[in-house]
Amino acid sequence: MQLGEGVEWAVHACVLLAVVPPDQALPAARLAEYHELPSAYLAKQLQSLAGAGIITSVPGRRGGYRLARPAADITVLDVVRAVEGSAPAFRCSEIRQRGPAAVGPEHYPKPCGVARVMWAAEEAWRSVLAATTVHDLLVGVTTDASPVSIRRAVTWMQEAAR
Amino acid sequence: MQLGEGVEWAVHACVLLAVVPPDQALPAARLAEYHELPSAYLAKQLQSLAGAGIITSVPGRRGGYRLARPAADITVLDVVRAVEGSAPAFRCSEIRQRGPAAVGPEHYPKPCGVARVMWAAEEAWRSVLAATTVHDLLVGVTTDASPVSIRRAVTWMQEAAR
DNA sequence: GTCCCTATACTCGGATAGCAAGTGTCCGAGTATAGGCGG
DNA sequence: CCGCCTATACTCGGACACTTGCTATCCGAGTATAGGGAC
Repeated sequence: MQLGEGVEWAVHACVLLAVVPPDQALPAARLAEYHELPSAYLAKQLQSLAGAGIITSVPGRRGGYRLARPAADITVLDVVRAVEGSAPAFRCSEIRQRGPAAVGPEHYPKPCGVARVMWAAEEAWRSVLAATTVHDLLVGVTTDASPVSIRRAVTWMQEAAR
Repeated sequence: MQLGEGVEWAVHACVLLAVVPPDQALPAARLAEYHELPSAYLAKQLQSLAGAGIITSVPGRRGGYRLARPAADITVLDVVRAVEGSAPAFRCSEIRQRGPAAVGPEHYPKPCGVARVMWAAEEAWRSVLAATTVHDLLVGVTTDASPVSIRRAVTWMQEAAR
């Protein structure tokens, strides 16, 4: 099991977008530049986020991306599901209904016990991700990061808005 | 994010092995036959289980596989980690340490906040999987399955042991 | 000085290659068994 | 009748192709802006 690399990028991008003034927009190229990421591929993740309604794209010359709603209303789960898809990680193929011991489908009223455990685990996973918002992450970054790094970030952002 | 198909097979195989008498062994071909699975590929998963010490392989003519320890001591997490690997699903590439706002590595004492959330979610996922054992699954199957299906399974197992 | 028009440059969006990991399969090494042989 | 030896057949184990999905990239469509010109 392995999450795509783009998940990390998308979450960080949302955190960075959370500090952009609401009347501005940050182009994808600037976002990629801030994290030293390949801009062409990051654009793919941003498109997924825009399609999910998490960020909105502003076309035109001074365009770019901005958050579609307050950062406190965007959970990490929202971002992960937008990028990675909302399909469950465990796919039950109902192999218990095959083979020499199989009987008619009407004899399996409850889902497979294996699948129930797997899905419960995924539910717990989602629950933790849904408990943290982009705003929470932003607060954590501002308290953890060194003052020098924050100053550089502010300077860079003023440059980018120019 | 997607789990491999083999996880489902491996768990079901362990449940089936849990009902094999301790002085016998079930060949991989029989296991595959019971679930109508490609035997050659199932063998791969069984080898992973054997390598992790969950099941033991008995070579020779009347050989096969059997559980290495009581079913109550084998958690679903054990099986999943054996087949899927124990690497974390989320890989943090520390992109916060790159870009124009980056400072020296000594200024990042705590792990990245994004990674902390992701790892906490995975920990919750593992916790649920570790709370269920193969024995629990076997009990669930025997109570849920229809009597007809159980009778057929017993008959088939007697045939296989012949 | 103000308004409008046009050309521009910059933005996103989807369509397009490359690659790694998962999926599926095969044949060879090793061993307990079954049968035959000798005592 | 009993023990030993050999040949066998069956088992696992690792090495080998193929396919799907992730990774990475590009160029075209669309739009707000900036500048220039007319009034």
